[in-house]
Amino acid sequence: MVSAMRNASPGRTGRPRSASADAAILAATRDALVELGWSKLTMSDVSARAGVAKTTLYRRWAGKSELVVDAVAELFDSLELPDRGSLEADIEYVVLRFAELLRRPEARTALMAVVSESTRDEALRDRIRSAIVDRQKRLVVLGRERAQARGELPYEEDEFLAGSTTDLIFDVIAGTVVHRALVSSEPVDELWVAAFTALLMHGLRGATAA
Amino acid sequence: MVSAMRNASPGRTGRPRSASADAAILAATRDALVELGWSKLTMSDVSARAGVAKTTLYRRWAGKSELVVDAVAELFDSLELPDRGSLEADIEYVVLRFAELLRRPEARTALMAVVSESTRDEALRDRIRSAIVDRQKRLVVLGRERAQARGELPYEEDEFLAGSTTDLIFDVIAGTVVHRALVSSEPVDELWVAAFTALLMHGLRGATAA
Amino acid sequence: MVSAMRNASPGRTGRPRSASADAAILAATRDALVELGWSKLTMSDVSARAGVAKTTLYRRWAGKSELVVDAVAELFDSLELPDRGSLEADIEYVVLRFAELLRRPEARTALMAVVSESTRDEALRDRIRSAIVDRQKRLVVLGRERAQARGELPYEEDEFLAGSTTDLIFDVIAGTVVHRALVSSEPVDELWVAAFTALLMHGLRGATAA
Amino acid sequence: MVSAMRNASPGRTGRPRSASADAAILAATRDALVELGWSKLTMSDVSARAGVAKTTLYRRWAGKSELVVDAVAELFDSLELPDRGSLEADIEYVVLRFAELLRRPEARTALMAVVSESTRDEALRDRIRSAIVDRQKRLVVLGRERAQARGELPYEEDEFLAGSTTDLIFDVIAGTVVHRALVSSEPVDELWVAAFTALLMHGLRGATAA
DNA sequence: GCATAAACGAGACGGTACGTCCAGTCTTGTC
DNA sequence: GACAAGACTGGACGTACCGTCTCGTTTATGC
Repeated sequence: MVSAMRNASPGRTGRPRSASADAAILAATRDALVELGWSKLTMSDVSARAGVAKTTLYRRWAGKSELVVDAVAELFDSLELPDRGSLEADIEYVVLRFAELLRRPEARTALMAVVSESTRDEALRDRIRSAIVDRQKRLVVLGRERAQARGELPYEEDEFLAGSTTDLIFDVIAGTVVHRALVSSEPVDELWVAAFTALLMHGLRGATAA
Repeated sequence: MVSAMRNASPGRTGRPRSASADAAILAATRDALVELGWSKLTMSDVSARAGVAKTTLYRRWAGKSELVVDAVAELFDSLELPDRGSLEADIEYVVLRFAELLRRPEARTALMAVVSESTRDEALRDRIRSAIVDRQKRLVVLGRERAQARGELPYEEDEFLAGSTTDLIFDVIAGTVVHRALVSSEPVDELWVAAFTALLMHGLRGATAA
Repeated sequence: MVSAMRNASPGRTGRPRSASADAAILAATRDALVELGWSKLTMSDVSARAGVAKTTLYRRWAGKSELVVDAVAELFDSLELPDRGSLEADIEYVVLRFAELLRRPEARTALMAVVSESTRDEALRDRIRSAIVDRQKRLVVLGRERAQARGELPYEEDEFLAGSTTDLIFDVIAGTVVHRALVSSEPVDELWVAAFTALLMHGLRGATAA
Repeated sequence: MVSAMRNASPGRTGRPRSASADAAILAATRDALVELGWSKLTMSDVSARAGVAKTTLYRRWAGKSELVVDAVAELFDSLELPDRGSLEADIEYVVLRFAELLRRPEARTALMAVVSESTRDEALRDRIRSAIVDRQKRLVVLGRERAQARGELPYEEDEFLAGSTTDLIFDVIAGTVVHRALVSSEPVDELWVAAFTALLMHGLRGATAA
């Protein structure tokens, strides 16, 4: 649970927070995002859908942005990286799954909106990083380890360099796919994925060889 | 001027639209974006800053999103690609200039916000594509032509393939830099740019060799 | 019109305030008072009944209290004092009419409520005085002049003394009737009015004789 | 104690109600009335001031109005009527004491507010009558008995008539003073009290003579 | 040069959502 | 079973913008 620590022992007295409310609110938020999009989503509407009072929302989240980050973070957690046999296949698989996720209206509209809001809000930026960015880097790390085990990529001794490379690859993959899908508004189909993966594979092999 | 045709001869009689108002409004919009960010920018505020009535805004733009697209599109037009002697140097240069642009608060906040809005608005998506995306692809085309002239890259006979590659490179560069800067919230410094450019160069050489 | 000066020439530009809205709002306020009473009357409800936006209410009145004072002030203006032939008959008549007015739920609930609010609000106190108290003193002044013309009461030379007496009689009549009707919650019937008038007549004759 | 019977033997098991809580709550209510006035007084605030949970308040009073009636009733009980030697002096004394009481903010704001609320609430009307009105009539009865003993007023054989007269005098005195102080917002000073008492004395003498 | 007609500023309009506050109830664990 | 604590539903608050509208005023052109 993304926001687990928010519920942890706020003291000991008083009525405890409803455990079921959190899940209902996040689900309602995703539903509302699908139907209304970010800009027409309202806290009132979410509270009504979740069968919860508006005060309950504000008691748990500071505002629309924070709520939506948590709501969509769960979506991104659904991404998996099964072993497809080769690094190339692994990359193609995860890019397609990610593109699929970005076709979901709640993900499309929410992701860019919260990033936009975060440009003026340090706390929100941290929340995005911890709830979304850092959590999904696991896919890059996992893919890399598998490729190293297969002998497709060399082991990197320098820990800092390894981290930098992980970050770079993550930004290249996630950024390129998001830009293709949301900014350029072009389809992320198998043809394009193959071309992108080829470019990336050459880049990786060339860079690690050097 | 992005919206030039909107002013063209609407008939013959009546008071013509103020030519100076457009520029004043777009400048006021950028100022307001810097100070307030996207979500707190209001049409009333822009009209007040521009010394113009609210009706005048709505007579020329359908809403906040359309106005902001035009306002920031001008920013992106300022990107240039002087010849730095090699493809590698050209890429490093443009990436650094682009990152610089993304450090400007009006660009940061506006770009992601209008992309988010565009997920539910076909017309806005088209406007972004024509006012921003397509206009900046010129940089990729120019860089490629120079590299081909230098012999760094082969000529591509197939026109469709050439277009696809241009699009791909554009998404990789723009997407990766935006993701690094705005989503991951990490600095786009010379070290990172060198690593990214190296990856991209290897990718390009490998892909075009195949 | 109680609030006439509020509408007077606020400048010259801009859309003028709707003239009909004022009347509709005051009527809606009285309706809501009848149905809901003071404490359950809400600005939202009034705006809905009047077919007017909430902002329009707040543009014209500072709050519930101010609105209600204006709304009920019109009720009190309906009190008249026809010549019943003698001071005694005039007093009995106006007391019965006043009691009748206080049986109307909008008057009962509103009068005491705004007086209560006014205990912490100098501006509201002034508004009550100018919109209700001072306007109804006319009845006392008129009754007194008629009684003097009939020879039932002597002319008072001293202007200050005349004013003081007017105020005193007004407070005695209005206060006693209000207290009987709203605090003691006893009926103001003909029997009681006769007894009260007798007391007051003796008081007046005795006091003016001295 | 106004609400004494509410605490009597609620059964036999369980923790008994705190005896000190009642007094603390009523005192806290009066404090809050002084600081905040009726409309801004909240049950939460009272409970916090009294160091008591909100549930404890609701266990003992049905709502704000009931609580406030009990809280201010105690104030009115403080009125006394020492023998000043003559009916006139007794009246002047009690009127001045009453006016003094009405200068206290908790009395001013609460009295009118609960009366206003009572216009739509039969039970509250009864509570006001029994807790405030009927208890203070004792002053009129006592003053009358003393005046009769002194020979200033005749004995009234008819018991019903005596009651009516008590009620009338009570409404005249209380109503006039309240109206002067709270509605007309004019000072109840010695000059005014003398004029009012003179009027009342003439009224009483004339009426009882007839 | 005078009428026509559109664009202009000002600001009121009906709506809608905001985030806060309070009412009154309910659910804990403690006394 | 009363108590302190505090989360709960529900709903009004007063504010802020939205995008539209209605004014009176200004500024081009075309007769």
